[in-house]
Amino acid sequence: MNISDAAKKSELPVKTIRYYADIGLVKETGRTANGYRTYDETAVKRLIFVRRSREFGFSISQTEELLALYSDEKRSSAEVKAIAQKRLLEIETKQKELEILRKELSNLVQSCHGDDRPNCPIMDYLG
Amino acid sequence: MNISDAAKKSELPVKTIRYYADIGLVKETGRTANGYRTYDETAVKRLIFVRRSREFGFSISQTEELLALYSDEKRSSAEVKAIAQKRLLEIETKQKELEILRKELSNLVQSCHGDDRPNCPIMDYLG
DNA sequence: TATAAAGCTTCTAGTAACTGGAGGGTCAAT
DNA sequence: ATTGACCCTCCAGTTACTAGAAGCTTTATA
Repeated sequence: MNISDAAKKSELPVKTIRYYADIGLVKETGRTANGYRTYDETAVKRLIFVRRSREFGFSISQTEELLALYSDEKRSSAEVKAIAQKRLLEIETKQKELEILRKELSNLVQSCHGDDRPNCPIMDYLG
Repeated sequence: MNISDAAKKSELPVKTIRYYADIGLVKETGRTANGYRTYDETAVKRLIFVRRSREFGFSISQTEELLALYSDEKRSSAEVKAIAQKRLLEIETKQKELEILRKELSNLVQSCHGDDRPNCPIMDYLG
């Protein structure tokens, strides 16, 4: 199938699929005589895998590792788990950061009158 | 004072201060005869303001707006509050996204044995 | 006074992961 | 024959810096 069919099946933009081919993440299966990329079902599966991995926020580099394990029959689930745990930690770290910010900003927003006068605790805090 | 003194006082890297000058966010107060940037206390205050704003995750563009209001005596606190509320919403939206991801990934990680065998629910989910 | 270290300048390029657009070839249908 | 929908490559832009090169000036030391 050509790239737009692969795009439909994988639910990825054509541009993104070309980009993944460029960086070597998921290469096209082949090319037609006129230079059009072709993809088979296996390649589409890899594209779907990449989309899901990216949706979880795994970086391209992490996705590359996962993809390698995906097609490695001799993989250990421990390797997969380690990568996932790393990502989980990233998420939790980010959540903590955001929660600190949210609390502080929420307090400031609540204490700001939000009227026509210039006086404002948000500005006091920043300045 | 020169740029490295401004950097110390504002707790920003020299490179970042130059960058802010380049994009017109916080311009240097002047230049010495040999072309060195100079900063006065007012400029340093603006740099500190920018640092705090960025620490809250306000974008450069939002920071620009806040900075304009900072030196606007006729500002209304409503304008400031609106920008802060927008940022607060961004934070909350991100938090919700992360929480969904965290739950899902956490479940997968917990259900993965993490041993020498290849079988792995994380891979099952992605593939 | 010579010199070396530190500090300043500008300019370019790289980071992450795409996305948009230009310019141009190809293919299917009317 | 032509229109519209594909496909291709290459370049630039996005965010907010950061690193490094090449080359001044200033300051401190021997």
